[in-house]
Amino acid sequence: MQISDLPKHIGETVTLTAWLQDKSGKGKIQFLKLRDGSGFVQGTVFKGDVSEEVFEAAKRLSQEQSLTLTGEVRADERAPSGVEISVRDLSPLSDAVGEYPITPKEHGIEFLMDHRHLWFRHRRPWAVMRVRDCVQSGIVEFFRSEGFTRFDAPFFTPNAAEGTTELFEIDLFGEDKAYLSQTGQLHAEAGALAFGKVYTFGPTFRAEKSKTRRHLLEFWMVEPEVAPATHGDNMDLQERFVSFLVRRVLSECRLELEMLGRDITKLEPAAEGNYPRITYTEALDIIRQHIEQSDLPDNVQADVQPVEWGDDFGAPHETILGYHFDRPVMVERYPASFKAFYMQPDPADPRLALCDDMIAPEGYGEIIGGSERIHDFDLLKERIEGEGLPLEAFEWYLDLRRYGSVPHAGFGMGLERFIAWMTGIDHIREAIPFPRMLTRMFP
RNA sequence: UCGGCAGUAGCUCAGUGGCAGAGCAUCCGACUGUUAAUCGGACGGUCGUUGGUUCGACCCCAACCUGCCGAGCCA
Repeated sequence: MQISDLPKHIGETVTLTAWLQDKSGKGKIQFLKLRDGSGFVQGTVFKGDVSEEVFEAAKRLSQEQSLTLTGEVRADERAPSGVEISVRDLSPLSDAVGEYPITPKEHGIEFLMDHRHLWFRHRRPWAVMRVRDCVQSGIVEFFRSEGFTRFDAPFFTPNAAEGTTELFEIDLFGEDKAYLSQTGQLHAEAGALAFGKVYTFGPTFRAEKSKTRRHLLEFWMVEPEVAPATHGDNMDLQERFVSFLVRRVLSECRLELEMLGRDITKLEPAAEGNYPRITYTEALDIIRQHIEQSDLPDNVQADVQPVEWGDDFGAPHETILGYHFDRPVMVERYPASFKAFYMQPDPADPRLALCDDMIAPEGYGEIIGGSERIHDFDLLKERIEGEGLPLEAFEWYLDLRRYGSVPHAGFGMGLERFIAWMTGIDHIREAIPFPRMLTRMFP
């Protein structure tokens, strides 16, 4: 029997294996806060209901000690899950624990992350990881239902895909160098031209010395790629994808969101779709308006820099855009000058790229970056050379344009950023089981 | 790399140029409805490191180390 099944067995006598999360004793009654991985429930041990030995055993239980117990499932309004167990019998499975590090009081983030391997047992990380699982399985389900083939990209790559970002270097037996992949996109393009619709889903690595709530050295990214597809098709797909995942989290993770204290009304608009689509130039106007009116939260106001047409947006600018809308906003057609070399130019204005970023509301920032890819052989070759990238390394990529090229497009979504937004946590290090950061490689 | 803040008991923190503190955790005791229970007792310290000022430094000064928050970069 699992704790999550108890509400279906009211009035029955059941046996559980569980851990003691916390206990409060009141002389002749012991309240046992129990957890078994599937959920949480309180067991009550009344002195008059059990033998002397069982009551003494209950009194001696310590936090995180494992035990089996038998008792009657009882509906109780005072219980958060609606049920309690009146314990009739119990016996410890492990020795008494003594001092367990994570006490029911408050702790600092550094301490909790040092004890990450134990922290999962507690409500907040437990709930976040359940949402992560829901999102991950939702990703697979969504793409399956849309006829995509999962097509995983290698982690070791020979070159910098985008040239700009720093890569982790791997020593290949002292002979050659390889790098940890920062994107699966180029390989996904090969898949798209063979299978039509593909996606990669796995960890990716960025050697940026970023120390913010939005960055990890190792994070998970899902990257769909579709051929043929236009920039507009790409944005349609993004909206269907994100709104699907939000709906899934809202319907399957109600309990988890409640445990996290997430304000669900803030997520409901994103479940509906109808995401606004604005151009870079329009976004610039919105940002400047807010800066001028000084109607921003203090922390944003303090960090924000003025922007000119042609500048990339910084994190505070994206935060401003996020707060401006009640659901994700897609900002499209950025100046090509600060975007990746493979992005298709806008035929209406070649200074712009046919790309978009999706910015989540409530300050969660950019969760998606996508674009239509250059399908013309000569233009792509010119761009690769223009970036100063080694042409030989990209011959295979150029082959995709050499043999039956079509317009195609795709995007990448950062899994942990999406989860952070869903769960309302303020740092993505809590959205992955064991975060890898500049200052965190342990446990 | 730059800017801001911090480091004192296992944890969260207070503190003053002159004996090192509280709450929680742990252990012992009391208590029949707790939700971070309450009450009484016990246990618990290299005050980040090194150097300097001083009769005397946890406190003042300098350097360094570590972490947190943010910027840049990005998902």
